[in-house]
Amino acid sequence: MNISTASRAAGLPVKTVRYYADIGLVSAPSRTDSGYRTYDDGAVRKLVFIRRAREFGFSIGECRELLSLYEDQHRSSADVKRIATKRLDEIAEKQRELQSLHDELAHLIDACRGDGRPDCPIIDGLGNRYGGP
Amino acid sequence: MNISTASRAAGLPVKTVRYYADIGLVSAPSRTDSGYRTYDDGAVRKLVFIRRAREFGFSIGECRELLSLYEDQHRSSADVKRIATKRLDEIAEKQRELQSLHDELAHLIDACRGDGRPDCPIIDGLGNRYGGP
DNA sequence: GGTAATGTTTCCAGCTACTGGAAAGTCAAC
DNA sequence: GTTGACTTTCCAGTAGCTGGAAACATTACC
Repeated sequence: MNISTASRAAGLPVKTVRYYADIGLVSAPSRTDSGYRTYDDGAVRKLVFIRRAREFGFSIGECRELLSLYEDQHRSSADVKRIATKRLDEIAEKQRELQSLHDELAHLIDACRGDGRPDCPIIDGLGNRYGGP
Repeated sequence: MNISTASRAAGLPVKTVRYYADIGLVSAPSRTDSGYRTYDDGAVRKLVFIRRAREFGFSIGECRELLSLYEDQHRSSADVKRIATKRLDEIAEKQRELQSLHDELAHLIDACRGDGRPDCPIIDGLGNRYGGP
């Protein structure tokens, strides 16, 4: 199948599919006589795998790792679990950050009348802390 | 004061302080005879303001908007509130995304024994959905 | 007064993960 | 046979910095 068919099947933009081969994340596809890239189901499966991993926020580097485990019939699930758990910790950390961000900003917004007057607790709240959080 | 003193006071790297002037986010500082940048308290206050806004996840473009409101003695608090509320909505949306990500990945990890065997629900769970989330 | 360490300057390159666009070739339909 | 969709390569740009090189300035120390 051609690149647009494969990209539709994988749920990725055409540009991205090409890009993943350019950076060696997936192997370069075979070509027709006229130079068109051709894909088979296996290639599409790998692209789906990458898309899903990316959606989970795994970096390209982590996708590389996961992909080599995906392709390795003798992998240990412990290796996969280690990478996934690390990612889960990052997600949890990000959640905590977002929560405190949310609370602080909501507090600021709450204190702001939001009328035509120049008096604004949001602006004040953004400008009043030196030297880091 | 010199750039490193200002950067310490603002809680930003020296490179970043220069960068913010390069892109016109803050005005170019005055120079000594030998070409060193010099900063006063007002400049530092603006840098702090930007750092804080960036920590809240406001984009450089939004920082530009907020900064012009910060500098405008006749701003209306409604303008500020609008930008901040938009950002709060984005944060809330991101929180929802992270939550479902967290749940799904935690579920996958939970199902994985994490031993030496090749059987791995995480890998399987990453590879099994075609055509988008 | 000399010299070594630190600070500052400019400029250019690179990072992540794509995305957009131009110019040229290819394929399928009518 | 020509239109239109698809594909190719290549180059450049996005956000928001960050790193490094080479040259000049300032400060510290003996």
